[in-house]
Amino acid sequence: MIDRPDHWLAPPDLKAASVAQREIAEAAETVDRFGTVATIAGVDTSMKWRDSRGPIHAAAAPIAWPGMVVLPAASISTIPPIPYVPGYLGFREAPAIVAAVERLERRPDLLVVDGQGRPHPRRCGSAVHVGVLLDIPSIGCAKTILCGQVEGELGPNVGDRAPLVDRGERVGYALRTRPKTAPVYIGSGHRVSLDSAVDWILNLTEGRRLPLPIRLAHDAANDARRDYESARAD
DNA sequence: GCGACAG
DNA sequence: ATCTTGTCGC
Repeated sequence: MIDRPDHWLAPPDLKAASVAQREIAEAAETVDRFGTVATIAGVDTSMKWRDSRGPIHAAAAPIAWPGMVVLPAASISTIPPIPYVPGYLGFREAPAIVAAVERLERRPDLLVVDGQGRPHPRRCGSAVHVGVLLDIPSIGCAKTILCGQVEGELGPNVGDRAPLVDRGERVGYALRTRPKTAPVYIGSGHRVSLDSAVDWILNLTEGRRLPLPIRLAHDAANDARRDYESARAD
């Protein structure tokens, strides 16, 4: 596997985290670079209400490609290194997500992350962070914006898109994946170009707002939380 | 200083 | 992210 410097996983403070994020962003590639895609995994986390210091439950939910046959998911429950801080989500959830992905029977060829990719203040959204740590191609698919603004008007039809621009740079797209529904925000994570990231998401959506792998990962993460909370009669 | 702020 | 029920629309 690749080098995973300690400060990429658990930096001592937010200042150091910012420096680490610039390193990670620099290590990320924004061109397509993958061979045969046999499995695609969605990743997501779940946690208890208002318990930012409690355990987080991460899940990786793979599907076969092509065909989108659902494969067995993997999950893990751990205490995150830091609480949630806007702009630093990767440090909070990436370690758990990495562990969940490594529990899969097969190493995925593509990851779909519930969160931002390049549309991040330091171009290091959770999708970039996870993709670089695992050195697996990744795409960020977020439900709301962290930074930047949508340029122009977003059309009403599935597949319509409008650039997401931050400080003069096109970092992603607002993408309509379902009619009369709020768009999702797509960004490159690692080793996937922005245009193909959008294509992948549209091919994984099936008339729903979110791509199938993310829906499966969301469910699997919630299952892990339910199991964790019931397996202890506190 | 003020407002904004993925999951 | 999280708590929570019904209700409206395709």
